[in-house]
Amino acid sequence: MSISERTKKSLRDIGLTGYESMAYLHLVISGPSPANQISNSTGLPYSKIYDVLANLEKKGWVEVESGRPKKYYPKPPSDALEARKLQIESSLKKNINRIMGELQPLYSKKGIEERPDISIVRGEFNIVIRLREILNKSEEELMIATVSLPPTLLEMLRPILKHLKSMNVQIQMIVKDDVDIHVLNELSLFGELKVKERMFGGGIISDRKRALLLLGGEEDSEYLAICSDHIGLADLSREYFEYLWKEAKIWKKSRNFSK
Amino acid sequence: MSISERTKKSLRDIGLTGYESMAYLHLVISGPSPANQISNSTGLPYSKIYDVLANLEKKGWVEVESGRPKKYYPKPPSDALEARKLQIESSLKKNINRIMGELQPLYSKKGIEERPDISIVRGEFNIVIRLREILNKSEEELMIATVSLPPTLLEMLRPILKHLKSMNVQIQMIVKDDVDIHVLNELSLFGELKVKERMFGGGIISDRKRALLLLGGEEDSEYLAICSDHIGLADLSREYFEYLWKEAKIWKKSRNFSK
DNA sequence: AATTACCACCACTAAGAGTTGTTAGGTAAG
DNA sequence: CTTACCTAACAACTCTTAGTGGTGGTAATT
Repeated sequence: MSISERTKKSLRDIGLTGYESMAYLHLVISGPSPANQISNSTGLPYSKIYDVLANLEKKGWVEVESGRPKKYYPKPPSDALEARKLQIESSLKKNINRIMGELQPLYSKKGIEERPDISIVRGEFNIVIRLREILNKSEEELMIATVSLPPTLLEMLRPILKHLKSMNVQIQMIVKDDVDIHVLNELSLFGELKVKERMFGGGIISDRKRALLLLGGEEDSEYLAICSDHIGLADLSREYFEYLWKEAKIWKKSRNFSK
Repeated sequence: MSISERTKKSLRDIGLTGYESMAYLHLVISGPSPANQISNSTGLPYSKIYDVLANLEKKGWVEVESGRPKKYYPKPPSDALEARKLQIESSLKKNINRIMGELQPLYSKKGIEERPDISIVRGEFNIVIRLREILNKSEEELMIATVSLPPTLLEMLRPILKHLKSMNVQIQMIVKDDVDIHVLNELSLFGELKVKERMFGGGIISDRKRALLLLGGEEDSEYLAICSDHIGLADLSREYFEYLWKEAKIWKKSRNFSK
């Protein structure tokens, strides 16, 4: 009865040490046990067991039945995880509030010039960050063109688009015509939606000011994006988008039923 | 223009190293700067600057304007923090799902006997964990008696109690009569509420099976709780609670206005 | 030649892994 | 009842490692 490495890794990521996760896993797999049994079947040095288990107790993963020998009970993973989750989230919240409270005023007071130029953003992670930034700053109009919409990305987009729509931001979207029909259905709720056969890369343009153009992603190269607050690039991209828009076909929910 | 230690600590907690937080703070305070300026005014060794700033860029806290010299721009704290928050939360979610997926079935299949005895729980943290566990498991009736209700505790209780009420769990509460009137008002929404003059410690009893008695908290000693799944203790506590209940006075929202 | 950008290495620290030894409760034989 | 002995419980240390702090030097631009 072995546990996958991924899960062990997850336990460590969530705050247990190697020893602690071994001990806890043994308890879950083999049920409540006294210390010596845990030591035998996991190979943990016997003299460490009590330390380890005491820590697990402090962290809220096991319970101890006193007596001699002591007996150790695992808590349900669900309980332990929820407790840990709350703990992490509350400390995260605390830290964020502190930093925001002290730094945001400094930042905005300075009126730091937004670097009005073009930058290359490498790596999926950073691109998504920039994407969010741009979307969140949209106030009037938003143009989106993309070949594909991976589920994870869609999930991230959903709440933002919903919010933008409620703020009356004008949203235009063009996607490739082989995108899943349910996705199209959903997108059409957020604004005008068109589909097009041939599409390369993707991009978004916001408020005639900001633009992000997605380039790479093909072959084995990493994703690349050009990201800009510069009006020049935004204008250019906008023109290209208008062209695409004319070429693309309107997509209506009704197609769902007619064909 | 110095930043409080707490905030620096928070930056570290949230994932920056000492050097990284110094560099970022300088950028926020003094505005966009080239590398040498950062080195001069923070005292970071010049040869580390580029490492540090490159990491900050990877982590999404600054942006680089290429050229020679390179110029570094801080991202708004709000943006950086939100990105970090999402990152933490998503990895947390991923880990929790993995662990739950693999361990919960093992745990429940074993039908691990809930240790039917009494255990001493020490420390506020662990007590709150147990409290949550018991509350969440309540299905029929819940009795709560307590001297005081710190705001943090109330905040944690609120959603649970709301949920329990919606599940038609019978809730009875007794609190000391000097508790804030707004708190009382709120509590009365969740179930029957009584107040009493003299109260010591506190406790909750759930479904005639589980009980948690809060003992310490006085003087300089740490909080202590007796926690039990044992029916014996639950019965006993229940009897005591019934007695308190008789002694206590019904609290009605109307008192709000009459006096 | 003088900055700017960067690389490679060492030192220190702290947390975890692993070892040894000590104390306390319990048990069996004298 | 005492003594001898065993194991449970735990304390105190060394060792290892990864991450950060810190110092030098080298390649590239200007």
